[in-house]
Amino acid sequence: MDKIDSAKSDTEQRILQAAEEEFLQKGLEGARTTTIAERAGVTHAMLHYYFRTKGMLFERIISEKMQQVGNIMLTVFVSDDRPLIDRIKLGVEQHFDFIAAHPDLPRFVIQEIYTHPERHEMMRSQISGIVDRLLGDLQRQIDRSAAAGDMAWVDARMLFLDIISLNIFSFICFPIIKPLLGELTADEKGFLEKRKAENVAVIMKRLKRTEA
Amino acid sequence: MDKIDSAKSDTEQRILQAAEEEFLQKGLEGARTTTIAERAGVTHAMLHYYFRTKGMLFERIISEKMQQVGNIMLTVFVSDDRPLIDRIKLGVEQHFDFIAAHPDLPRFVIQEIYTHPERHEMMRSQISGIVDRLLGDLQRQIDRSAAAGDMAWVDARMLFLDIISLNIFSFICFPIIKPLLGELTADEKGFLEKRKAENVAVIMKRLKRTEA
DNA sequence: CTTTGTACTAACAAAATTGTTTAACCAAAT
DNA sequence: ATTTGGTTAAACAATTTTGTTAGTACAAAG
Repeated sequence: MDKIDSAKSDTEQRILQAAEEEFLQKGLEGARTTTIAERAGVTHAMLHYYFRTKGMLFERIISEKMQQVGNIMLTVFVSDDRPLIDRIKLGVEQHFDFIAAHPDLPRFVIQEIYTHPERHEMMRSQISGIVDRLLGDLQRQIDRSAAAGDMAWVDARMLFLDIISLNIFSFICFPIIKPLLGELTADEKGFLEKRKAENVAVIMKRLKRTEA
Repeated sequence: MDKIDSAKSDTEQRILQAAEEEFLQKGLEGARTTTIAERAGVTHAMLHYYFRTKGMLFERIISEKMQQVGNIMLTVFVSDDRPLIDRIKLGVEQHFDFIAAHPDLPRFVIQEIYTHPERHEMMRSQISGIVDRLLGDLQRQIDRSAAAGDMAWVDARMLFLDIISLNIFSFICFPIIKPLLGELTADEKGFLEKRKAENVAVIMKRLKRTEA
């Protein structure tokens, strides 16, 4: 009653913000609580006061991010009444935009799951069900469209992998390719537009039925 | 003259081996020198005796791995006298196989470059030249083949990104997708074969010229 | 047989990092 | 005014992790 939830004690918010940046950049063990505190402009005792331990602070961040990634993966699918091909195209574009808005989320989550596999079982079982259902639906729709001769048949799971690979990987390896493709990547905004178009083109061609 | 290079003092080798595993798994800051020593079956003083500091040991590993990744990226290109399309297809397959043989190399290098961008300038300038030349060659060949009506025109750099995205990302996110696609990924060997075929199919369709 | 240098161990020291405590401050409620 | 409780700073303590040192063993060279 007496707690002002809307402000959430500024300090707490600033620590969370700084922690997010620091953890995304350097990972759990690379991040330093003192650095997070500095970045937030508070003493590092404050960090422990609010979040007890580094580990607990990390939990706060990672679980939020995990959910975001769950959402990102599912953005591939849109439910709508347009033709399947159009919906897939839209899904690819939306998925790309979503990731462009959170460019280093995938790397962070991948790294975390790789280094601490044991944690995150619950997460997996949660999204596992959703993904199962969505992939099942998609496959049935593909089967129908392919049978009607509107597109080539494809394993929905492979298509799913194609899409997330194309959309995510450019961002993951951007620090590496940027200097290699200087000219192309110099105008970052322009590059992203071109890249999105290329990904859509690749997927659309993948779904084109082969002429007899 | 008096040093037996062939054996390289077993201990030293074992430390290097253990360090590679530990660093690949946990990254520079996640790895513990004591753990590396244990894993190698030596006292941890030995680690410092041979490699002075954790940082120097890490250098040894990372620079070796960076070169490997340079090679991996270049495997896309084969120089040969067959038609361009065939060469690209072969390149995709070889690239896939190369990565399948070093499945967690890309993630490691990407993470390292992301968290410590300042180091590795020299690396970049080195491979930058090679990539430039190869992409230039490839583009000219594509221009020719496309003009001759043998394939669709495509920006060589985008094609390059398509290929490495498809080939690498499956491995990077394997820990995540494995439980999601249980049935498909259960037989790991079979999955890899299917995935390679899918990647080749995607790229081949990408290069197919669109009917008028 | 002594010297010399490398490989090695165990204990120790130093540094870095996380976590705690004490006490002060301030606003609101009693 | 006084108490109460959340917030803060500064100093300190504990732990973890890295790095060093002093000394032993042993093999090869002189």
